[in-house]
Amino acid sequence: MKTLFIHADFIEYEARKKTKLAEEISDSQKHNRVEEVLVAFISFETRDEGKEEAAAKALVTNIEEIVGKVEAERIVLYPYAHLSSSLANASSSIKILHLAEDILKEAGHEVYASPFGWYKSFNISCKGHPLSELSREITADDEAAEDSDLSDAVKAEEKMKSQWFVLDVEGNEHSLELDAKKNKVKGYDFADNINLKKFCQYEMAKSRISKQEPPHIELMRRLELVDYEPGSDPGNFRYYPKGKLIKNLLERFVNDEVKRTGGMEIESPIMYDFEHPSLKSYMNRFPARQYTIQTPDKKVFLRFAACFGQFLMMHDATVSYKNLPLRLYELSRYSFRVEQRGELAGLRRLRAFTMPDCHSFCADLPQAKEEIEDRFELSRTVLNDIGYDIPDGLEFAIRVTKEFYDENKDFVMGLVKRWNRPALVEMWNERFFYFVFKYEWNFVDCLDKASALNTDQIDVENAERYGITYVGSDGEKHYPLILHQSTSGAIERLIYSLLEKASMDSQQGIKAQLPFWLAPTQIRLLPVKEEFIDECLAIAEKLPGRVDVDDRDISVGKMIRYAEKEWVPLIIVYGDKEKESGQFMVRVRGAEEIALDIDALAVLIDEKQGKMPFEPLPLAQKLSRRITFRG
RNA sequence: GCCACCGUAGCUUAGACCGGUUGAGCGGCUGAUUUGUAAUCAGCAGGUCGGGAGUUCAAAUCUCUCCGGUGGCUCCA
Repeated sequence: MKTLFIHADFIEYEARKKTKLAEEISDSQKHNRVEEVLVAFISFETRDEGKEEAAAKALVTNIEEIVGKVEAERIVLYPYAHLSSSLANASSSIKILHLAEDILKEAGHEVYASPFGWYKSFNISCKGHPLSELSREITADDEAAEDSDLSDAVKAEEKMKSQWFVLDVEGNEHSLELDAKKNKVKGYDFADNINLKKFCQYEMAKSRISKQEPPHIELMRRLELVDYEPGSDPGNFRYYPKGKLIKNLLERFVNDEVKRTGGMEIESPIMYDFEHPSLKSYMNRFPARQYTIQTPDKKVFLRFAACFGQFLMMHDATVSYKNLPLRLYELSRYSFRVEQRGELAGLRRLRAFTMPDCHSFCADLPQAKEEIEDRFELSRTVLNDIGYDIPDGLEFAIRVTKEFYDENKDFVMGLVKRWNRPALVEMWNERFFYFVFKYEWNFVDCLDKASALNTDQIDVENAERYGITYVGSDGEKHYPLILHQSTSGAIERLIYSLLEKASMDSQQGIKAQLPFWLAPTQIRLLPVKEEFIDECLAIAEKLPGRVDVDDRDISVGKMIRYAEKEWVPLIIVYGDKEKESGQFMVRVRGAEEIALDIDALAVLIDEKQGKMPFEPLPLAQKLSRRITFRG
């Protein structure tokens, strides 16, 4: 069926005249006025015939979800033939209509069904907020036709029940549930934690309403950072010079930090043999959508994480308990996952992404816990230095088996205390995944969608699968616990979240910008006249940072406009006044203009750059020499 | 993968419902102007209307299909 939902202040309708298909109604049903209402205009279609019950249920599911979102008090079901050209017969339609009405009534909603098969006049007052109008196509789920190709693992996962609660800093568990209206999470007072609420809803609620495209997509293209590549496969992007610079800097910073804190960087192949015994067992355990490639001799798959190479390496290594814990690290460029088409979302979810993947091999659980705490602090430093507010800018999630939680509650609480804000906990009765415990820090974007940045997991399964052992003090071989951490999350995802953050700022009237160390141009000099171009170039030589010069024959106003549109953090107009006084009026993005001489300016630049990695300008220093990659 | 929507110049877009020579702004180029804090003026070039097939005397427009994108579902080891 096709539906149109209107969230209205009121709807008023009157049945005027019967059509051939009209249902019998009493006079009192002919006219009605309902206020604070969600009106569902519905066209029942031929494909709903014979599946009336399922269709009614599907309709109810959609209605309840939307009612929950828009907080409507009442519901009107309004049969409306004009949304479809293949209408169901009248008896089917009437049956679905009243079945849905009954189900909604039983669930405690105030529901009205307007008469079927009558010409009706109506008056409606649409509220006009973003979710107040939406259309949906609803299909009756044919439950018998469930996909039988699903592996047992996927089926088991479906059966696995999650228990959700908020664990606060005092150690109280606030059990969460979705209420009847589906999209509302109850059980915790989120008053001071709007983002935690959004995150919980995102994680627990099955569906959501959003019509917009995420803002980072327009930004990544307009700023000439990253773009789609229609000549590749979906989710494989092209990076323009400015985007490549940002990606390089982020990669370098994460690499440096992981290595500085004991991670041994290695490199492993991106493709692997399906027939290798360890890999075969792993692939069966976690049926994934991977790229497959035919080599001249065999069929291989592209890695979806750096685990494979590191585990195969460790299988061959000789390790004593005295060497533990040890950290292997690779920045996998790329990891490949063939996400379904509809799951791809700009830089948030890709088919090829760059993942810092650091595995810690630990002798036992106490050692693993210490490692996790240590790496927790590493991630905090890394993300904080990159430019995130921690903990306020991210949401803490813990996923854990009941057994691990009960036996290690102090440890779990310890992490929540370190974070110093409440965490969302998802607890499973049985272990399904290879890990018994994992945590994530999630970024909540402009459209209330969450995605994980840092994550760390305790893997109790793969040491055995890959035959990774160490020799203990007892002279016997043992399987280590393996921790999987992505210190910062995928590099692409950092770019996504930095752009989304900038976009949120600009919605609140704060000028959008990237952290200074990532700004492709950090300082731009604008010569007032052509004769000052060479002097500007000379000044650029004396300054630290990425300095460029707008040497084009255009007005100063236009130069400023360009620089602002590029989010250049420091803009300086240079002409006679500056030459004489030696003082520059520096336009500082998002702050007051300040007067500085060249030495003070250099100090300011160094301060803003701090200890973060640096690379020179990714484009010609003279703007006249640059090409346009995109509009 | 399923459902819906979208694809016209490098970019933003008008034209599509109702078939009849694709029109503009920005950007680019050329020239004029020599300019002090968010768009100087004029001219020129730029289009397989995402690709292919079909219907038609005639297709950007209608139909089918493929590719690409967005949203929802599903998924996110």
